[in-house]
Amino acid sequence: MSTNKLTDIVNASVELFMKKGYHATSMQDIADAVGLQKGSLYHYISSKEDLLVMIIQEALDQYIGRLAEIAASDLPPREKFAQAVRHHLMGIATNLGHLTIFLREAYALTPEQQAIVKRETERYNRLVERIYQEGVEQGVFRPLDPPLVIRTVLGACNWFYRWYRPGGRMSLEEMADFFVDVLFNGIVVR
Amino acid sequence: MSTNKLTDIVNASVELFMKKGYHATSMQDIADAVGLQKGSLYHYISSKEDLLVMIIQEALDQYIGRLAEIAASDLPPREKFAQAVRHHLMGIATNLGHLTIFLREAYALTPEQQAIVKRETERYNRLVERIYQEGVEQGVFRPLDPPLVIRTVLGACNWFYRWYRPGGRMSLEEMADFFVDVLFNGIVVR
Amino acid sequence: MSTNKLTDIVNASVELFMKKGYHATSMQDIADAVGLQKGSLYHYISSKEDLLVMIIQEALDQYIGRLAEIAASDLPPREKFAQAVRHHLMGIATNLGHLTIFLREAYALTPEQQAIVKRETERYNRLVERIYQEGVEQGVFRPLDPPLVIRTVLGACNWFYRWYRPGGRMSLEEMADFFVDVLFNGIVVR
Amino acid sequence: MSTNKLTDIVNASVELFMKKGYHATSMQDIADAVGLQKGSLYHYISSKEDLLVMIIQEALDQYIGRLAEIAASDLPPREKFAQAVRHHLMGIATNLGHLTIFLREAYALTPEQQAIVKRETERYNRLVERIYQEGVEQGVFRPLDPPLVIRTVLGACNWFYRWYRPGGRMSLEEMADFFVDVLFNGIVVR
DNA sequence: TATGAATGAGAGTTCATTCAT
DNA sequence: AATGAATGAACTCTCATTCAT
Repeated sequence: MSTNKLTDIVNASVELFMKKGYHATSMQDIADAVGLQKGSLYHYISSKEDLLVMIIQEALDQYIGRLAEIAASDLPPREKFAQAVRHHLMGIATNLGHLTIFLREAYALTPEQQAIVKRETERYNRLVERIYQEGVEQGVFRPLDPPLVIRTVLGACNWFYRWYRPGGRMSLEEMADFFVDVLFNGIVVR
Repeated sequence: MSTNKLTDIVNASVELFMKKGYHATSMQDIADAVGLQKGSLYHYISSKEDLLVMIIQEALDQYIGRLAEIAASDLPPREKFAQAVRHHLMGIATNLGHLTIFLREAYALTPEQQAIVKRETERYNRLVERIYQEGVEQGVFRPLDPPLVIRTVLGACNWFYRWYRPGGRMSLEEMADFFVDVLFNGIVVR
Repeated sequence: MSTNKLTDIVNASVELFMKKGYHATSMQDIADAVGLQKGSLYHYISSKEDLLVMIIQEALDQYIGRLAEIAASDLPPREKFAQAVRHHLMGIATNLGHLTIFLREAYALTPEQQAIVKRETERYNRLVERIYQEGVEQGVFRPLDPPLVIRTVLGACNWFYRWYRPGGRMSLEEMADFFVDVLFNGIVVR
Repeated sequence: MSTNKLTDIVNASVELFMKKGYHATSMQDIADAVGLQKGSLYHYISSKEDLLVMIIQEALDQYIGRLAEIAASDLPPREKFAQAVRHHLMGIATNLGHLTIFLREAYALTPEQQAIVKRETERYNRLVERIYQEGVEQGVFRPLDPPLVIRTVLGACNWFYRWYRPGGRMSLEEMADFFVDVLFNGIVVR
């Protein structure tokens, strides 16, 4: 428990939403987890959806911010792209709660909120796409359909939240390297 | 409307669950869509969850059946794997409703039903994994960690349901070929 | 299964009402037990309550009829009363279903039907009361408040349905004799 | 209306269950009686059955407690037994609602709850039986089959709830004395 | 006689949210 | 800041009954 009640509430919600799902989690569950009456939650948040928005916003902010740094760096595109993939996977792994909720529950948002999420997500994709295109221009990446590349690559990465659990036989770094390897070189022998 | 009311109900549910989500769809919504009183639905199904189970089961049955055929064929592994990927994507695309619900809403099932789904899903993965391993044995696929390969490949494919919508600029076949290409050869120039 | 469908339906209802209770038994339960669709039941009965009425009526008819015979006989009052008690207990025991339902579920009837049942029941009580009063007149029974005597005696007897189950260590006759003995002589040593 | 809402709800339920029966009483009826929305009832109880359990438990607690005192007293057995009967009848009369519900609706409980009720009821019977047996040992009661004696006596007493209504021509004490007299001495002249 | 689809009312229950204290 | 009583709408599901076939 931190000194900040709102943080406690959000954290408890992340845990519960991840474990039980957004719809299956009641305000009572959250109140119980945080040691308040459910009515008291409304001193800190304005609605259950507000909580979902906050969690998703937090996930978005963090990843886009960090990716923007990578994109703005002067690394060669190949390294940039590799770092983007690694960063993406690490982000999922180290914030499994937020990211699970973002990737799984966003469609529970109101259309307005979904639009915001979609816009942010597209901004993210565009950043990655630009890195890819830099690589194409420099002749290091094959000249493929960029949106499709991004969807394939990020799809593979996003699925990570469905099966990654800490404490497996492989380290996170090894898995990230694996993804980069497969997405860069494919699975076919040359 | 078909002559079979149950089919109508399932179809209406697929559409509604896909559009609004399982939790956000009420039995009243389904009844309205199909022109019955909500109580009347229970002549055909035993519960709302039953509906979800049927939809997901249908998705599972179809795909595993078809994949088993591919796996049992005497095609060379490279072709088998390519077909598996194509079949997977086509399956998603041509049954977008069922597959969206399967991939997005399965965690709304009871633990018992989730266990069944998990078992079936793992059977599916195992089939694909075996194809990959055949390829490794024959020297056509790189000897990588098999479970991780499968997760990466199927992750990329599964994500398809999140963005594929019929009527885009590319044909389904082109997209399937694209996936096979990228997953086989990666995005890096050689 | 008899050749008479209505009889089958009533019998199945008796069994189900006794085992599960009137409210907890659905028309579907009855239909299942008798091998019909529930809609088909309405060719034989007009409502669920009708069924209850029939069962209770059957119980009433039988017992009142038989008791009237006893009352009209020229046995001495003491023997008449003893026979009435025996007959009452035997009646409960050999028609446990009907009697259980009568004694337990009659209050589920509509006020109109309840009134009928009440009238019949009072007729029954009056018959027993008259036997008692004959005995008082002849000096064989103590001159106590007749309605209270009847309520005490029949209360003790009615309770029989709550605990009697066939196949116990004592025979029905022994139990009937026991009741007569206790109600005639009390439990105190003289 | 008391200051305790739960008490109000229970009292209203007792009245309604007694008058209309447990199954025929809806949560809406209770809510109306107590001036709440039906959903609001669930702040105080967890289910309709919970209400029934509470009512029945209350009946059980009270009577067993009081009987245990009588049984533990150093009165002579004859007086103990008489008091037990009186106490039983008074208990029914002064808590007609609770006792009616207990005696009439207990079989609407789940099997688990029924088992508890059965256990408690048997404990009660055992207490009365022991009093009777004391009397037999001291030569004041006839040596009859004890379980049957108890069933006869308590059956007669339990039936009381079916016909006793306050304000009759006889006082409660007179009726209790009557029961004791009849059960002790029988109805036959000596 | 029998079906089985359909009704329509109502059941118990849940839940996010509000608000006086 | 916190309570907890209360709301009110919505929810899934049940069921006795009807009726065209």
